[in-house]
Amino acid sequence: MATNLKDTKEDLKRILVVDDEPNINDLISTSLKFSGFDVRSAMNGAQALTIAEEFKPHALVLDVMMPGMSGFEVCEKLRKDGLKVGVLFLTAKDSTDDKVTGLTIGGDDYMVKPFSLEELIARVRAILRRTGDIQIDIDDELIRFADLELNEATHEVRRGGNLIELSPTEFTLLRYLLINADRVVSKAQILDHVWQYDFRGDAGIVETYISYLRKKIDTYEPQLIHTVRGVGYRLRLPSKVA
Amino acid sequence: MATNLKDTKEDLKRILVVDDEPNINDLISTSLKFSGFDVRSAMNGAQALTIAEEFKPHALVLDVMMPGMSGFEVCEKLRKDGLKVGVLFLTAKDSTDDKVTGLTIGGDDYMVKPFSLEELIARVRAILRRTGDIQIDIDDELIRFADLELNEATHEVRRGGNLIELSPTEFTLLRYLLINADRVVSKAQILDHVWQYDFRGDAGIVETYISYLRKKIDTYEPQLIHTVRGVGYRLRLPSKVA
DNA sequence: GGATAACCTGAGAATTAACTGAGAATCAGC
DNA sequence: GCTGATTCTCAGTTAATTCTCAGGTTATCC
Repeated sequence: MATNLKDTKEDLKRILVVDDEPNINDLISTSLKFSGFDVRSAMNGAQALTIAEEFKPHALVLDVMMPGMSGFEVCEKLRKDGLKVGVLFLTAKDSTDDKVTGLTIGGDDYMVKPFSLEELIARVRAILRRTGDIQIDIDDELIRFADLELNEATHEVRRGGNLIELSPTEFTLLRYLLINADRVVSKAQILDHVWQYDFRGDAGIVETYISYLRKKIDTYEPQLIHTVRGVGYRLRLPSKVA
Repeated sequence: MATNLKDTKEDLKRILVVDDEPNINDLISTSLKFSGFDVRSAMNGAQALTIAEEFKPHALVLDVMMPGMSGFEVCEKLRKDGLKVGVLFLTAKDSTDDKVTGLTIGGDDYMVKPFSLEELIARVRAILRRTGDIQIDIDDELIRFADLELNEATHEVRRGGNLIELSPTEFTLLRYLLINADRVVSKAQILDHVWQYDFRGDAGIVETYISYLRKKIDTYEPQLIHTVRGVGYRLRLPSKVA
């Protein structure tokens, strides 16, 4: 995929991923690496503490439910050691009532498993924004392409100033296309990034959602969502000469 | 979250948090830091005295019930040393201690544990306003959005001039929405900030209170409280174009 | 130009999220 | 302690969203 390596500020951001499920850990780590972060991963709390000491991450992705040390304990210990770091907690949906309050205090956030990778990356970015020294304005959370803009803070999408209502999946899909603007993304890539990682359905659903999006954002001129037959989709402006 | 770091005047205000319960101390410190204060924390009275000497806080958040030196003693000693500082005392609910009276005499205030973080921050701000040199106008304690205004000093809420009666929880919820005006806040964020930190209930209660608020403030046009399905709620004016 | 594969889209079923009213439990003021 | 206000739970209802599928359309290759 090789996304926005252009954002050089983020190239330097270090993320520590802590999850005991190898598959999930891998999925997250790989995804974040590809989005331009410097990533290390740990399989348990003890390992996380060791790595954090020398790695000095800017943010943590932390599974709450782990054998041995829980995510909460890991977080607590690291902060006691003076590590100023934002945390994205991962919790299981069916969590047997292990109480999940207070997770959004102080720039932290949490997500319920299973999640979509785009959503994860977006939230990691949000945490880095919030815990950074820079002031955050609503306009700082804007992704733009041509006359199309998507705002993370307000969750608004506009085309030429006109507000467009999108469902959650439509929003995530459009964000993915925007982040990869001008680049072709395959249906498989879209499925892997936009849908929850445990989605076992057909890639045909991507076509349906592209159709939904077109009806909402490409009723305006010029058309932005283009099909690259046999390959995938691409957000682009019309080429000068036809 | 991602709150009002824009208020640069407050960035400089130093708060010393003194509480022997690590979790509570952490919660308070983190919350205040995130609201743009310069925070130090102490785990007991002796430590508080040492830190205060060089930190010179503008305000104290002080647990009354602590092993060793009580919050009262800490306060007394600091003031004897000439530290002119407003104090927010924290008292346990079951404290059959009637020493609690008279706490609010000199610009100080107190809260009963467990409290809501929004309430804590609001009270710290109020203390700073009162103890600061700046003249306080009633308008300084006004948060406005469209024709909706919430007054901290009078605890009044008006929409287009009409007085609206709100219960305490409704008031705190509305204040949280107002502070984050235009930004989407999730139900989890609302629960973490508006409800008492030990609330172990379902996020469904947020829906109920949003419903209450709507019946009181959104019976007027235009509608201000908007649902962002799958994400949360947002205070906004109608968009220019649909 | 016809065959084939890829893609588009509308319709409907299944699922999920949010809204709201009613009532129980709790709290605060008298 | 009594009373009314407030908080909280719950469940029925409504509405939006997700997903599947099938028939129609378009591009491409020979």
